[in-house]
Amino acid sequence: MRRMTARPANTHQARLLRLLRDGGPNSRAQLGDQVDLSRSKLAVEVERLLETGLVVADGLAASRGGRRSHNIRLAPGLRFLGVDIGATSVDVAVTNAELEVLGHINQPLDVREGPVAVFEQVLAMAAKLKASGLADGFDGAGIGVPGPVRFPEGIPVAPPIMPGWDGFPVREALSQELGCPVMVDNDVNLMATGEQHAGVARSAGDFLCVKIGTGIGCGIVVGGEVYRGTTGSAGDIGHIVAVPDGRPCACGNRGCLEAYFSGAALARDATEAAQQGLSAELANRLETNGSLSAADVAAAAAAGDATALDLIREGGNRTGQVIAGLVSFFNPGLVVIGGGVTGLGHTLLAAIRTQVYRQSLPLATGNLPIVLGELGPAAGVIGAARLISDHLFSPA
Amino acid sequence: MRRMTARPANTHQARLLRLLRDGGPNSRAQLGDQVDLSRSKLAVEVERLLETGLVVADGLAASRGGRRSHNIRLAPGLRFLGVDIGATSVDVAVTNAELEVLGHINQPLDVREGPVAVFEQVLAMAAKLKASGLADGFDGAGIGVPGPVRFPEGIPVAPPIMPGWDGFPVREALSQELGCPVMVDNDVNLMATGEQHAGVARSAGDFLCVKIGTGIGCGIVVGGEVYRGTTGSAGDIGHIVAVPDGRPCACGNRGCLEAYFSGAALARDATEAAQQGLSAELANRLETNGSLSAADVAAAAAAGDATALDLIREGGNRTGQVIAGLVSFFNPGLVVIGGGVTGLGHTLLAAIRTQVYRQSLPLATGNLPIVLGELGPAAGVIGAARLISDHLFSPA
DNA sequence: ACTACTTTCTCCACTCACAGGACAAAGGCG
DNA sequence: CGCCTTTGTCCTGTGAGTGGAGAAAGTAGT
Repeated sequence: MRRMTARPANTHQARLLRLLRDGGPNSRAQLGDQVDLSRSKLAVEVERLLETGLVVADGLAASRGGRRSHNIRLAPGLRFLGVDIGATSVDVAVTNAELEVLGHINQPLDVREGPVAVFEQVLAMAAKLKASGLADGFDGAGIGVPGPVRFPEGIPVAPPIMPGWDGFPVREALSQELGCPVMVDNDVNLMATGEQHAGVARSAGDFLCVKIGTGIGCGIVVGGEVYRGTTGSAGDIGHIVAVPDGRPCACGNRGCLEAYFSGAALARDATEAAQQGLSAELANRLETNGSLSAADVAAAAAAGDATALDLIREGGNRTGQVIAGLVSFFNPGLVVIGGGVTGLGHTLLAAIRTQVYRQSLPLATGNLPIVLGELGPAAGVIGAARLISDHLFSPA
Repeated sequence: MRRMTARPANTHQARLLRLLRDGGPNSRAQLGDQVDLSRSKLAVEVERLLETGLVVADGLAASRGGRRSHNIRLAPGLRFLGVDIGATSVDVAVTNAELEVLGHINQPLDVREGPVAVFEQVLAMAAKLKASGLADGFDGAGIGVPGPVRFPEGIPVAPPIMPGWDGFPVREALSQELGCPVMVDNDVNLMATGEQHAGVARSAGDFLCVKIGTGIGCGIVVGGEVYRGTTGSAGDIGHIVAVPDGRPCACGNRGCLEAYFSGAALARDATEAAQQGLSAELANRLETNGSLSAADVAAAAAAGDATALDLIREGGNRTGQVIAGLVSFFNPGLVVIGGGVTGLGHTLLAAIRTQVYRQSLPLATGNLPIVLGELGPAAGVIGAARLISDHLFSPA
């Protein structure tokens, strides 16, 4: 199949492509209702899009009381690659032009092995998806990395948990390897983008998306656009001080949020509790697996283990305190909680909600939903596909 | 003089008006260099603006080696009213179309007396400025109030320190009284706008403006635009928890930043210290004035009083800790400190800087200036004038 | 004073985006 | 079978905008 070569020639075409992406197939008339263009102008732009091959007309829709309309849809062969690189695992997925996930692979990974090794693995996973017949090539790829990114160039800058990536030209290198356009962003921003596109944040303009995985980060969306900050490190809330002069943190300061709660901190605290004999449930699991993870704590909590529940509650309280501050500051319309620890579920959510509703201003919390993300591990890859499609569906 | 009646008919005209406002008189050729329009089109739009009376051509500029150019400038009779209502005082100023302050009055005031009493005073001050010959009427007015505002309607919502204002239609009422268009915003946002227009933040895209007066607030600017949040309460950082389970605060929670530092907290702590005999300097001033204010603490600190300096340092440390968190979260390109306590000067600034540079991530602080505002009490009124001029200089 | 060159501004013809109406195509319904 | 509705196409008029020619008004050199 021929790959996507053309780009929309103007903002009208870009607008139409995004409508077709987000709303699925549409007739010219339906498109006309959404774009404030005359039917004649619209027909011209659709015609040009048909000529480029970016969209196709396939078949007639059912009549709605008059002449049947032609279905216009994005080229069915378009394929986007979504890659979400985490600290300890990687997700790779293929989507169609409507950003529906056609195939999704997750594999363990150590991001510290550096970009070369990681990309080898990612390319192998992409090849596997291709081999399974889901795609015969990619029209674009979005990449999420667990650290700050200089966005326009797609280059990680001073990423704490992946020092070997500092300055590595991810965008350029992967574009070469894959032979298609590539965009790179922080993994937390992509999760926010994913939940905005297809998850709980669909109708939200200003919202926060807190991702609690190995570390803690926060995606910030202002007026529907991801806010990345001056140097690309916005949302890096893991090292906000939760307890002045509190526990020492790996970063050198004391009392950072991540020293109290994150996937890593939770595993550590659970191990400690198990070794001190505070929880038979956790001790059992430690014995069996050799180590504990956030998932073990979630399982123990589900089984009613008091220690596990306490750990989750305490972590949720700390996190909630920090989020409460952010809510006062940012006054979002929605807060989404996601990431690896979503498995901790409503115990965690309840603790966070309690703190936020108690500490933030009534005006800011009055109508503020605090909810779990609904896409799980798909959020990142959908966000990645959305990122590259936004890029490709804008005027060249 | 005839008041401004027309509004720009399109974005080009709006753009030209703003260029003339921010850059002063310009020739058609100079304007052409800035707007990416052909000279012919530009001449047409300028001609239309001349017809409306929004701009005038007055005289010829010196030759730069060729034909002398005609100076185009905003109508010299345009006058904006800037009003900055604080908790305990009010600033009213008149500006010309270039937002230069022509006259400025400050008077004490108790905002809790409610909108009717306050507006009576404000209107009297405006009349005084008119009587002094600086204006014979106003083409627009910007109003700053110390609380959250539903921005489009210009109505305060649930303002903690001015409960009598809740739901009062400030914009509509003042528009009636003044007979000109009015825009209303939070005082902190207007300070940020003022420093952005004519102060230290002139070239900043994303920045924070922390105003420490009777309370503490923070103006948030994203991409050159003030961010107000979902319900207009963004930047309300006074009740972020600085010390978990710390001092009780008037809001009912414990450990709020404002319980530790603000004009009011500083005055209270200084009074306490004076009564406990910790500082002869402060005790003296308490004796003389009957009460202490932030200005007294500033004076004592300037005189070398150790207790006063300690109070400032401790407050700066608390504030700095909170700002450090905001810097990690928001990753601004600049932090401006302003408000009534700017008189505490570099002792305060040094404490804040120390905390932020120590606690925030290197990537976020690496090139982050933290500076005092340079406009002082003029920031608010200039911001107010800028607010209404932005409104009037946009297509109707 | 005269010429050559520069800058500023105006005028005019041409292009292009776009709207809006007329009209054709294709269906449903009584 | 006529009438109405919906969809899509064609065509013409309008107004925005460009770009070039040239007029206006100056400086600098000879």
